[in-house]
Amino acid sequence: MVPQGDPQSLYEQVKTRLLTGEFDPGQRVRAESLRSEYGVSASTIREVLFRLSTVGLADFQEQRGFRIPLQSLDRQHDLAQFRIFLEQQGARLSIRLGGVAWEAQLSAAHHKLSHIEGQVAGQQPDPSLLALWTAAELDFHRTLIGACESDVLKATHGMIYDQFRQQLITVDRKFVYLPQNVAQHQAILEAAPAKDEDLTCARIEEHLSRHLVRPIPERVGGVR
Amino acid sequence: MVPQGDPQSLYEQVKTRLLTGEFDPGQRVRAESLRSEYGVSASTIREVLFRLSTVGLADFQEQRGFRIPLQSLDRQHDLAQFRIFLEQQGARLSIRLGGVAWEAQLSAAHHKLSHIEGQVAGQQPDPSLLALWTAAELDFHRTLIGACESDVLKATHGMIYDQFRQQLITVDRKFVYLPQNVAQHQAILEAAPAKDEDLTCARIEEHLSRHLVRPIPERVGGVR
DNA sequence: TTACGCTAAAATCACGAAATTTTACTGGAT
DNA sequence: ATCCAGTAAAATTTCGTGATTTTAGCGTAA
Repeated sequence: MVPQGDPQSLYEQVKTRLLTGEFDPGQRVRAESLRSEYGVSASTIREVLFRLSTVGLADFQEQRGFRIPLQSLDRQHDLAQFRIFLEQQGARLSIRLGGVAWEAQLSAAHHKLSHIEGQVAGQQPDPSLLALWTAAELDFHRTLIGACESDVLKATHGMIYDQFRQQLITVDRKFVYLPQNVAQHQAILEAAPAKDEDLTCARIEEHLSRHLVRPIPERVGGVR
Repeated sequence: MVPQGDPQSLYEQVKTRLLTGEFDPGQRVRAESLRSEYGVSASTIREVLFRLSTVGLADFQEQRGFRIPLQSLDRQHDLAQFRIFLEQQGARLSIRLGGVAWEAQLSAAHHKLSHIEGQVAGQQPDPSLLALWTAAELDFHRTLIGACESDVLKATHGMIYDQFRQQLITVDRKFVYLPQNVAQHQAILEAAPAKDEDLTCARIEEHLSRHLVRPIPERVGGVR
């Protein structure tokens, strides 16, 4: 069925399906179904699911197959908080290390994003347009930390971002688009090239904090 | 040969070998060799190596198998810097959230560690003692971030710690023990329960900064 | 009606082997 | 002596199958 010449593609295809909310949280992802659907062997599909489970997009249990990770507020909170940390640190380093080229890239990424956000504006999201928006949003956040010169940080951010997205999708069936995002992205775009680290970090937290269940704990004994 | 009832064990066994410096950096890890050595099938060993590659302990290339990640100062620097960031953030949160129980655990972990460090002291490290020290050191650093209440942060730290360790081992054939570590661990133990976040973070950076190739970039425009 | 146990269907898991690709080796030519 | 091509060996990757385990369905008894 699917040309087997590109196993990377099979991985990406299944990954996309796990991220699209096709399966409910906790629901079994049957290797056998996918196997016959894609016309590949058991080993192949099993391998793909295994790889996806090690990056946190599927849960694996011995002899009981694969499942979509359970939806939980704790996990959503945890992922959101960690993503805030990563993007704040990545943005700080990018501000320190990034030059004009980075500022230009960020501006360009935001331009594309805001263009799409303009189209999405009022109406209920057309699925293909929503996919475009999703990609543009990811690109903007990736560019934000893009000049940090840490491959490890970027790779970790990629993993967390995917898990975070999966959590949200399983919660409300689609990667939520909210109008206030427009202003928040704009605010970040203004703070970063101005090289105001603290303001940028504050706006990153502001942008993502609606996914937090409780506020991030304050310093003990107040700010000194 | 190996009882197949425990694939987790096979994973751990291979992982240990990748972390022990048995293979040189960049060297191929032949699935076929391991397959015949452990007497398991190709799929099984392939699965294990895939899992190890997604946690960064092996590199995978299509049709070209698995290799030990290349040793490079850039990668070492990157891992060290990210590990500093993770432990600082984890320690900050632990200081804010941890109670007496956490302080007691940290004290206990340090006690065990310093006991072993006392034995290692002068002599060239006996391999089994070095293994004990390695485990105790990991336990201390894990406890340091143990009260942060973020499973994601802890899991990420575990991954980075392993990759970091692998980098060091492949450099000089063993996980280096240095006498100055004793004083640095002591210093961290004193700062953390005193709930001095900044001092704790400074001492974490001090402890790990010898693995940095260059200093972590300062804020642009100086501290405000 | 509900709960329990038995049976049948289905799925997972590991193996062995075929097919494809890469790697190593040898021989010859410049 | 070096470089290149052609061939042989080895390793990777996929597939199909059988054994084991889980899951679902059904009938019976309380």
